[in-house]
Amino acid sequence: MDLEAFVATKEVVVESEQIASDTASAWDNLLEEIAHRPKRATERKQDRAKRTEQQILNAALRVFARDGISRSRIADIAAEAGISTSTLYEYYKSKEDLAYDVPLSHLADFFESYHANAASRTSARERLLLYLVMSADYAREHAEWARLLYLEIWPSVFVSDTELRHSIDDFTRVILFLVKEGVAEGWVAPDRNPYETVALLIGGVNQLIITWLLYRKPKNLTRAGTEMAERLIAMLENEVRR
Amino acid sequence: MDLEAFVATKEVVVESEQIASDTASAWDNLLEEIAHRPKRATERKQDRAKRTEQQILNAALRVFARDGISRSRIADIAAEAGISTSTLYEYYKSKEDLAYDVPLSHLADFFESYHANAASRTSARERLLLYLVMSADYAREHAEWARLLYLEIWPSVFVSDTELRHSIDDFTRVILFLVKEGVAEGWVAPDRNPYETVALLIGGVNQLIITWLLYRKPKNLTRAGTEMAERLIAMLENEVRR
DNA sequence: TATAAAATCGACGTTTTATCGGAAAATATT
DNA sequence: AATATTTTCCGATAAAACGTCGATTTTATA
Repeated sequence: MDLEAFVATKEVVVESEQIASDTASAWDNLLEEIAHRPKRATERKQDRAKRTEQQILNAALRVFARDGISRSRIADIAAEAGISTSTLYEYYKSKEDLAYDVPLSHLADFFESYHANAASRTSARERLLLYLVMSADYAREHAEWARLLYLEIWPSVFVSDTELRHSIDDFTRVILFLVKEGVAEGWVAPDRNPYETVALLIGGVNQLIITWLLYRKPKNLTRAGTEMAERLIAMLENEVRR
Repeated sequence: MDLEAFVATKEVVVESEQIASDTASAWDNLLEEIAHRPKRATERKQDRAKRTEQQILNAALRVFARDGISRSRIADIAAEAGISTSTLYEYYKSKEDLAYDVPLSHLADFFESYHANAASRTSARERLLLYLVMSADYAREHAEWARLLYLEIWPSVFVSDTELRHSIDDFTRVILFLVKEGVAEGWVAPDRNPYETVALLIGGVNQLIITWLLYRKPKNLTRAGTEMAERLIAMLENEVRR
């Protein structure tokens, strides 16, 4: 091997390391950004008020999950939170406003939890698998929240430009990112529209979660989520090898 | 070939014809039942009243699609229909009641239209493909209706036991039926949970429709729906050949 | 502990939902 | 055709839920 060839080889290696590093940092940046997004604009000054805010959110989650958003009354939520109706209005200007804020903290919690667990996974394939599995499992663990998000808010939230909408957009962006990396890694067909692939993945898992929320079937959502996630990814891999 | 063998062969043939015929009639029965399900319990006696009912439904569809169900007011719908608020209550006992009735007629129309188109398809594979493609295409053709159904009602309707819920259950049952037939036909993996397969199919297509309703992307929903449906079925077929 | 800011609440006005009794229109009966 | 009966429609109004405001209490801070 002459010098020129050696240098060229070395350059290629360096370049590929550079790319890998870029990708890695892009991934970290994405998760960083997403985990930090959900933050209420108005910060309460007193401890008491912070407690009140939390009580409102907890109460709202319970009442919304029990009665459904449209049937829930502000007065009930306030009573459940142990405050007066007018105090609640000090925190949220309408029921809609409140409904859009309730799922946020759990969503942030999910992202954080995923971020921690994903650290040990290096390939996009592993990361995507974990993401889908954790989505289902998180819904099982927080059924009230999931009921609210998946059955009442998810599709319709997009109509208006809320903080929650951005968070759900983030949820999609993560998958899109991993699908594109999957193409780079060679296990996702490059000639498929990545948005279509994302729709397929999210749709499949969400439909599974929705079915569970409604009928508590399949009995074991964690197992079913894993099965579905593995199946979806295997299907994508099958598309490549031909 | 001796007589006994001949008889045996003949019996087998007869038996298999019998099965095929049973399956065919099961399919027809299913579609028949489904197409005829959506019917209001209370039938109006006067023509004028039937017109009024139609005007209410049309007005409700427009207003709901424009403002969203929760923001829509009964008074607006009544005005749009050219009747008084109290007359509207003569027809529907609440806004919720109305919201659940609005999508029904289109859904029945879809089933009917599918029934007509599916007649020429003999295999479950072709029938399923048509079903998924037509779902997407029907949403494109009736965007207001689709917006109401997919973004506002579909997930949450299951909470209560309504006529609409049964219709949406029917929508699922058709797919489940075809998936099971697909196993019999040999192009769907028999070791997969058919409910999981159904979730995957519905989820993928619905997610595509939802994305289109929200962002009008992909631009051409008919084409994207066809692509998605073909891809999903190809994926199922890929699972078998290994 | 005095003070200003923040948070809470009860009273009350507004909007939306829902009911009711009778008028008007359509249909049935003679 | 005239009248009785049923069906449909609507104005008035009650009931319920939403949302506001000023007075009062609590908290943070100096």
